[in-house]
Amino acid sequence: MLQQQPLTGNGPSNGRGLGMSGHPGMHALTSAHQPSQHRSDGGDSGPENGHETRRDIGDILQQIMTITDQSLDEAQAKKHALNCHRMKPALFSVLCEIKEKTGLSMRNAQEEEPQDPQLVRLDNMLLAEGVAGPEKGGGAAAAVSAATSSGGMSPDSSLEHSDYKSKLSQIRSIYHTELEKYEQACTEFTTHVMNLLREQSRTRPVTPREIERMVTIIHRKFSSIQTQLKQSTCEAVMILRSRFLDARRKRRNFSKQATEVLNEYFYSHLSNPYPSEEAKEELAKNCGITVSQVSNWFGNKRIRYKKNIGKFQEEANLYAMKTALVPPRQGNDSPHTPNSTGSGSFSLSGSADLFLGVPPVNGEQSAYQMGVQANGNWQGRNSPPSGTSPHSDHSENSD
DNA sequence: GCCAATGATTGAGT
DNA sequence: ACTCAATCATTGGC
Repeated sequence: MLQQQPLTGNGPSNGRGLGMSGHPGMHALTSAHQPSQHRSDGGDSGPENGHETRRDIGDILQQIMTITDQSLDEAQAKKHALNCHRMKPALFSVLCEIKEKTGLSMRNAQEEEPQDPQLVRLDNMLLAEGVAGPEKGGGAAAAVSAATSSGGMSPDSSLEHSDYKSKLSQIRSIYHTELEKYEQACTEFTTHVMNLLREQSRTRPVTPREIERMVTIIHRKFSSIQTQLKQSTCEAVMILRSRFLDARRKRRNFSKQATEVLNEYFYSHLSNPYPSEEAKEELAKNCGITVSQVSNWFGNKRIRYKKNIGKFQEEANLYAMKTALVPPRQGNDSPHTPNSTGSGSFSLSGSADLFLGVPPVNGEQSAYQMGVQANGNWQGRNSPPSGTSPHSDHSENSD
């Protein structure tokens, strides 16, 4: 017990440190040892035994309270002494008891909360975009394939692709650098807190489970920062994608072959150029474009044809000649008839819509024009596109 | 650089 | 949901 001497000498009577008497919780304990001098031998005999004990505990608490006021060396020495104090186990058990009574346990601590759905979404997106996960750049490839599918076949856009890829990898590297920083900081902080708690567990009851819980809390705090990082990364990727994939900016003309296929269909169904869903799909397949591109094309074509029939006369003739020379297609390789026949087949031969006569004279309404009525509607087109077809598919312009 | 052609988008109408 | 009509934005020929 000799080693206690320097410690007890620093008791409340030495005039420094926090005024323990000011501490409400400490008052009862500290008030027990008014005399500044106390016995250090820890004698536990006689009627003074109770007073002795209280004084010892009071000393320990006093030291704990004043430890922050001391220099590092001083504090270290004191800490060591505290740990060796004979009353420490008693104080420890008291603290355990108090803790038990005050319910400072983790009974009501909610554990295992489900993973944040937003974070899951962000993770999935980053993974899909190739920002998170393995390097290979699957996201870039996916974006590229999406770009090509929406804008038709554009094999010559490797320049833009590489540009996209480099920008994406830039985002990726920034993301990973920042993520690493956060993870490092998180690990450091967690280790620090765990060490502190382990150290403290020598003087106060700290269960491993509580340490674990503290780690969880720290991780949760850090993960909110991480979520922010992921969110802004996602935003950056979205902006990049939208710029890169903006089909309007990166329009590519369809291939000659595709245009030919579409024109063939258009002019061979001039009286009712509204391909059915099936026909659109087939055309899309044949042309290497999407169904909506087929719809766009037909929409544009109808409008532009109607607006300036004269201009398209030559083209119409050309395709009329062409299709007249080609034997009627049968079977699966030709798109189904639009909403016209309902039989599910159509012929590309001139028998259906095409007029194979002499190109009309200026100002005169030609057989080609017959498809378009004066009111601006396609002749016979009086029903919704996906419904049944007008019956007059081939009645008006063949003679 | 100009300009027509052309694919895509948008808003209204059905 | 589909089409029309107007418009935008880009392409490609000159």
